[in-house]
Amino acid sequence: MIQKLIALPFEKALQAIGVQEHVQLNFEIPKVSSHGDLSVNIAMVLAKKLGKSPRIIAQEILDNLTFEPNIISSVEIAGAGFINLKYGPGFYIHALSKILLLGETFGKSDEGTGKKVNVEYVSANPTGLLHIGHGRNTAIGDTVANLLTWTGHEVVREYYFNNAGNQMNNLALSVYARYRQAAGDVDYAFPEDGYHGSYIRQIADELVIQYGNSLGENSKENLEICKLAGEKWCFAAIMKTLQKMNVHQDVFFNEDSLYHDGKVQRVIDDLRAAKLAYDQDGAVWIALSKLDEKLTDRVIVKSSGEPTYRLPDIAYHRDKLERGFDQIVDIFGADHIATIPDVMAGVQALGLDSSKIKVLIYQFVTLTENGEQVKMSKRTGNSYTLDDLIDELGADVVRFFFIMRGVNTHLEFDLALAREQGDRNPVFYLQYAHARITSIFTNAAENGISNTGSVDFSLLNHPAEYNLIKTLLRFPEQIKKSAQNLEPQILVEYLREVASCFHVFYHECPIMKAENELRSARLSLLKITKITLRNGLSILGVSAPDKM
RNA sequence: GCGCCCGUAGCUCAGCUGGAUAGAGCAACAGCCUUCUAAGCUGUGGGCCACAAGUUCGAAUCUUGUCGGGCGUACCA
Repeated sequence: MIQKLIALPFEKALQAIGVQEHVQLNFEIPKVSSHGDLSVNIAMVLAKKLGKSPRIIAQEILDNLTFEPNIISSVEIAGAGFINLKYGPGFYIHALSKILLLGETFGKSDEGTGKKVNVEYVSANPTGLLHIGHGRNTAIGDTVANLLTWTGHEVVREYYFNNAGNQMNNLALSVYARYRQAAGDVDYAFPEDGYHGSYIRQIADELVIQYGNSLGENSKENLEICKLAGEKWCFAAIMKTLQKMNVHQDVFFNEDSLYHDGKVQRVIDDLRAAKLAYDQDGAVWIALSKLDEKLTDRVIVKSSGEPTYRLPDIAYHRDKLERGFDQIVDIFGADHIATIPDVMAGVQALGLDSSKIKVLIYQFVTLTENGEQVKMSKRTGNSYTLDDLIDELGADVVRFFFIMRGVNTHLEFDLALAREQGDRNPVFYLQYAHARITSIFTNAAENGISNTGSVDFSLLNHPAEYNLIKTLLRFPEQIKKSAQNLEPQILVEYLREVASCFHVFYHECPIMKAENELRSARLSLLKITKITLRNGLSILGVSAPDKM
């Protein structure tokens, strides 16, 4: 809209003053409303190129700039050479009418139409329950997937299921030890770095019920039984937690399939063929230093014959790329930072375009309560699980808290604050706005008032109304920004602003008591606000309650 | 040692693809319900944007260095 109505006249004016090449027009919304509704810094950008002062250039542009007065009511030069515009009533009428037509689709864009994107998140090993860190991963991943969907991408939500490798053996040994103990061998030694959580005992108890004492030896077969039982139990528990969090993924990709399908072997073969893998000390190495001098060679198959994590990771990313995605997004915790360049280089070495892979790193979560840190020890098994958190706080609060800070900053999750059902809790601020609006519509319906007829938006000229309208108009652009930066928090901050503008409007402008025409216009504005909040909250995966 | 992230109000954090007077929530204090949900609104106080140089018309934002905190740095994942 800005494009059609405002950018075009600018481009014409630039041509008129002899600027031939294309220059990027940056429209921004000034922080201070006295600087207008829209500000352009083009004169400053051109100052050096044209060898004139910004204010003179601005004046020249202005002399060649014509707008329909109904759309732009005033144009001014200010400060060092900013060109400030003010919207006219026609602009608002045009924009608001359009949003009403869009309704449930307001905010959607076609940026990503035709692009297939894979978003991989959660991807917790099936060796235990989801903890707080997984919670942040999950909330970020699901919201990013929603954002990409809203910007037109075709999104596949994927869970990489690490059911191979060392940690699974560890799980098997842990379950087996608890099984022996439960089956009567009370002093059976528990592996030193085994999984200490109480859930392991549950799995073992179920094995006792099923097999009695018959799993005697820690033979390969018996450990396999323990492993499968553990995997199955953990997967079921994880799925239950994800459901509670309203997360539903499309693809569960099993790591072990990479071995069964020969995809891991194919990576080794291809790397060898390209002279990028070699044998040394009984292990197979990948020659990363040949790909990038900043990297060092790494082992991909240990001398024991077991692959290291890098190898299946490379095979997995190759598989994703070969499935034809235009973009691949991985959501990883900060502890994975070091491995990313290796995997990227490996993918590149296989002749694939690793720039399609975007890795979103989130920093760690600290759980606090009244300023004191709550310990989350995995070893002792006394960790605060994600499940506990959802049961205590509800999915809305949990999801919101995990995305309300920038992905790249350490997140302090304040349990005491999250527990509050009152005005200190930031989730309710947004939801309350939605509930208040619904309540007004209920009230209107009870009084037989509907606003189905034609609406005269030009009646809305209270400052609180202007602020709300201007904020609402930014919704699609904010979703795009949030999606492009893979940063849910941008949308969170924006919605908070919408809610804030609404609450002020609600306070300043009576709706039901206004005269018919004005009431009708205000009800329509409320409708748009409600649509925006509801659409925005749905992207965050947070409910928009009608009553609170 | 090396790599990545962070350092902004008392606390938790926005702003960081350079722009005009650095913002919000909470906490503190003072107001607003005979009126559509007070889970709301209004006002006050609170800052060497960690520190130091550099880049330019202009720096919280970009570059370099220093200090402080976090996470990594395996034939663990």
